[in-house]
Amino acid sequence: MDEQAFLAAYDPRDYPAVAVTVDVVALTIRDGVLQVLLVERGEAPFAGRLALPGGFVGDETLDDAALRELAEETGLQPGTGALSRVHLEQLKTYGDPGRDPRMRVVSVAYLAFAPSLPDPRPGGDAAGAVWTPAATAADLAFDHGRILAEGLERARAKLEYSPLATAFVGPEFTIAELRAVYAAVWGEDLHAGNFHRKVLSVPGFVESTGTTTARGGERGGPRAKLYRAGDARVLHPPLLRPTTEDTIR
Amino acid sequence: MDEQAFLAAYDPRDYPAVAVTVDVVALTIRDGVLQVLLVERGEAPFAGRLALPGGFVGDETLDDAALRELAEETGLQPGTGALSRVHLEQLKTYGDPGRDPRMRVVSVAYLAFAPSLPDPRPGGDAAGAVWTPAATAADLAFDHGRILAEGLERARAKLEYSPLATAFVGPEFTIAELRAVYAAVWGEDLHAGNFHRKVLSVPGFVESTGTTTARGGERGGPRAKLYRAGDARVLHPPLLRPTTEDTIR
DNA sequence: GTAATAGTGTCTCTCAGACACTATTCT
DNA sequence: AGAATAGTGTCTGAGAGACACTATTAC
Repeated sequence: MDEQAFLAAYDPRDYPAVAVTVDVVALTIRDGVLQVLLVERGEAPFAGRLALPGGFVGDETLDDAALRELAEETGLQPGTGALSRVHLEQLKTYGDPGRDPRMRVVSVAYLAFAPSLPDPRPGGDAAGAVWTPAATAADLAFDHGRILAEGLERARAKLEYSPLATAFVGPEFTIAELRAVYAAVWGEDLHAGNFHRKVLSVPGFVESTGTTTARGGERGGPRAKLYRAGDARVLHPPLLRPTTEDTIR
Repeated sequence: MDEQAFLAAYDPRDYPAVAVTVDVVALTIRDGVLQVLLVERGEAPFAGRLALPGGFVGDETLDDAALRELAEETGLQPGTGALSRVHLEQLKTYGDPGRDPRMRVVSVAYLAFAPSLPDPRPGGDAAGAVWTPAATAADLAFDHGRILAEGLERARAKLEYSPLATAFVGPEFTIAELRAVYAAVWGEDLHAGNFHRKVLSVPGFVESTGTTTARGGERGGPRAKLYRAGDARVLHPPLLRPTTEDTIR
């Protein structure tokens, strides 16, 4: 049987119905706090509960589907403006039978790192979407609580060996802003002086713009130099988290 | 509409047909070489070409489906004997439209680390399966070449910060055997003395059995002490690869 | 002036890597 | 005996973290 004959005889209906969705763990930092985008479900199941934004995959790549969902729920134009700087990567796929009571749903979860985005417009499609502090998000629909937890852990780990912290800030940023990203994601303050020296010592992490902020900090201090993201894809050597000895085993 | 009414009105047929499969990048070390399990496809599309073992997901978790496929293709009993020591983890999900010419297929790829397994029996179900050096595997069906490449890179990275090298060796092993794993996966020889000291200095990586091998090496040398895997889930500090400065950017 | 912050200097401790060396075992 | 390997000792350089210090700016 050649390939054409095979295709003609092939009936997709022979296979059990499975739905494929994408869910997005979209993270940003607002007011110095790590926040995640959640939507309030209007329909059963889990009507009224908070959930990760997501939906069915259409005739598109999985990456495109995730980006589309993110655009829909934030009410922003995909690929332009604030959304063009979003870092999007696949997290993990969740497909336990029974995770959705309606039918077998296999969900490809994505992790998104975004600079501070505007609040979803109350009037738009994204009416039900809200940014919520990640630490206090609880009682999510489906298995989204677990997905969020694994997304957060991935985010924390990624900051160590990748330059993705820059995805949380604007195109130009100060070292202090970058440090605030690490502090928010890791939930720990970092020593300002050592952090400063370390960031500048990693090749390709940041590059100087030659300019400084227009004014100093709100409560004093000199003007800070501005940097933009460098061309490194991995940090070498990495910025390791303060050791959490007990989480090793 | 409450949840029960919703379920009753719900028709899976309303959604476009998508098939979900698992594909497994099963790695082992045989004769000091990193090898991957491949199957020869008997049917179109890509008849006669080599592919990763895999198949449709049934009424089971994704992890169970991957383990089942691995068991089927190796001809071994799942969960017993050699297969019980296999490390299995999700790699990434591939779902580009057109990656399978028959229909939309979303494939959840898994990565498996196995100690040296017996050759698949020529007479069994796994007739078409062969262990092939990973470096020379080429011209795979579908997008399996890309999946294999990403699996290999994940495996190389995992050895740095996880104790999974022990999944490639037997329950008791010498430091030299462990070093051979690293050398095979990274494709680089490692300094015996430094490797030895480093492995023993990482808490929880290996623990001594108090015994030694029955005899020395094939070409001389003292008897080596035997170790088993420790209880660490991450290596801290990690065993870093010899720096590959050019792959950073 | 006072407080806060940006950025740099310095010291110590740890660890990776290079190299050397001894002890043990096989052929 | 000769060769190969297991395991340890030692030195050096790089880097992380603690601490101190200066310079600059807001209020």
